[in-house]
Amino acid sequence: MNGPYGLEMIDNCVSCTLRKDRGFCNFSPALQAQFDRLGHHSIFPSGALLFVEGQRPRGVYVLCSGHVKLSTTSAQGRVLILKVAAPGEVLGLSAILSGTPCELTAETARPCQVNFIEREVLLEFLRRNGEAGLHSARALSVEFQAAFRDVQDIVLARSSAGKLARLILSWSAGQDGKEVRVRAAFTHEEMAQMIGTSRETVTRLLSDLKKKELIRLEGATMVIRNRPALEALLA
Amino acid sequence: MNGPYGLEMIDNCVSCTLRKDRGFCNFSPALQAQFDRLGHHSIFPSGALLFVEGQRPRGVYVLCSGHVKLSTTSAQGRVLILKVAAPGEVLGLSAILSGTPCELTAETARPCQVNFIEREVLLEFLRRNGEAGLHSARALSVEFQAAFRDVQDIVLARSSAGKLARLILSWSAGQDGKEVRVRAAFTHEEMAQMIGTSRETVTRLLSDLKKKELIRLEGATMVIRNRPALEALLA
DNA sequence: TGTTCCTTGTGAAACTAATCACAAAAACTT
DNA sequence: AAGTTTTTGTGATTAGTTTCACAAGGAACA
Repeated sequence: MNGPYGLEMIDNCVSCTLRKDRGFCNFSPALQAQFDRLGHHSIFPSGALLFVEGQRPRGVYVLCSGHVKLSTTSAQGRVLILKVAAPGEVLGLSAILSGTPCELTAETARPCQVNFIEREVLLEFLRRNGEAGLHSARALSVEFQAAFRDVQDIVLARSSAGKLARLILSWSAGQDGKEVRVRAAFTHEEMAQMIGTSRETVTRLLSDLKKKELIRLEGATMVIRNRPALEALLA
Repeated sequence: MNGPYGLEMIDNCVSCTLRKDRGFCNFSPALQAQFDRLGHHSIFPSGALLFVEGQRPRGVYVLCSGHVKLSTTSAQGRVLILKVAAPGEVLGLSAILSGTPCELTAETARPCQVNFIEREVLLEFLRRNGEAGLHSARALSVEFQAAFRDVQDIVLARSSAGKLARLILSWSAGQDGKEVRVRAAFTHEEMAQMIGTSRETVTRLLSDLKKKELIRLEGATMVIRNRPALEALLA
């Protein structure tokens, strides 16, 4: 079954395959059926804003497919992309739980399918089902820890070269072959916003890496040709 | 009643005054009595390690009094102090909930009283009491959001001067008078680790601020003489 | 099939902050 | 009170980045 933007529609959480890992939307069978009825599935085009920094959140979005950029903007307009959420993650949960405004802006990086659950509906569900509260605390922990690791890496790397190397390596996590290929659908500007440097620096560093044959570009795909050398840059 | 290190002992969560705000250890009256029996109160001297990055956590520490530095160390030995926890905060909760190793190191920055709750005891309590699960999810959210704001500010500030200004201003949050005084019991080295620069840079920046009469030192107390000018540095 | 917009590449100048290397000052020890 | 250790202050040098400015390449659109 196909929806708009060529996206495969997932309209049933029970049969969804993303749930296998320890994500938010993976409840015990008893709860899963209930949870399934809470939200509304919908599709967003690329570039849609799910929520904006400072706004009171209307609910949470469970990302079923696609990727979402989570960013903050400083008073002076500098943007920091904290992470790119992948399918299976919940967006906006912490703001809903703590009752505070959204601390991040969520923008779809490509067409996405999401399951939107309204604030009150979710909170009622959590209040009713004790297990679910603990469950969401766990999901929050996992996601925050991952986010922290990323930020930490960024702050601790001494040079921009190190930060960029980290970023690229983080994309290839899991894969192991000699030549690893990652679909890096990010502009230099976006990478700069992920590691907190200027766009020009990213351009220069990347062409450096190409010159030294650590990476290669094949269209929109980045190929890591020399992983050990990249890892050596982390210092 | 006085314990070691001249600390006032708090040995009863029910009568504890820290609970008024929305912290972890502030449960509904019904649960509070139960919660009170879970942990063991104890006192640590300055410089004690409550837990260390990478270790499996044995339990959580509710900080009753004192301050605790939460830091990570990079592979190359650079230290980043992510936050300094204040009384009322839980330490180590996210690692316990997600079942992962501690992502941070917790070191007492001065004599502290803590309420230690063992891993299994806490998890059992949370499983038994649905309300408590949701409650801890909320506490986690609040604390993570605060931590995020801090880190975000640090990464987004373009210059070290801006980062230091932010740090100092964050200490004076809440107070408003013309001259605000903050007990800044941190060494330059520690401040450097909080904002991710070198110790020398902090020394130089601080003496700059003194020269320009934005701040003044009275022993270990820092007096903010010109808050608007400090805020102007954030750019 | 231009036209326009967005992205990438690159040079030069100005600036920031890191690093190394000591000296001075302060805080603890004994 | 003298000695030790930790913290702070400062100069000189150097590496790394930002910023501005502009050109060239690509993609999107009418």
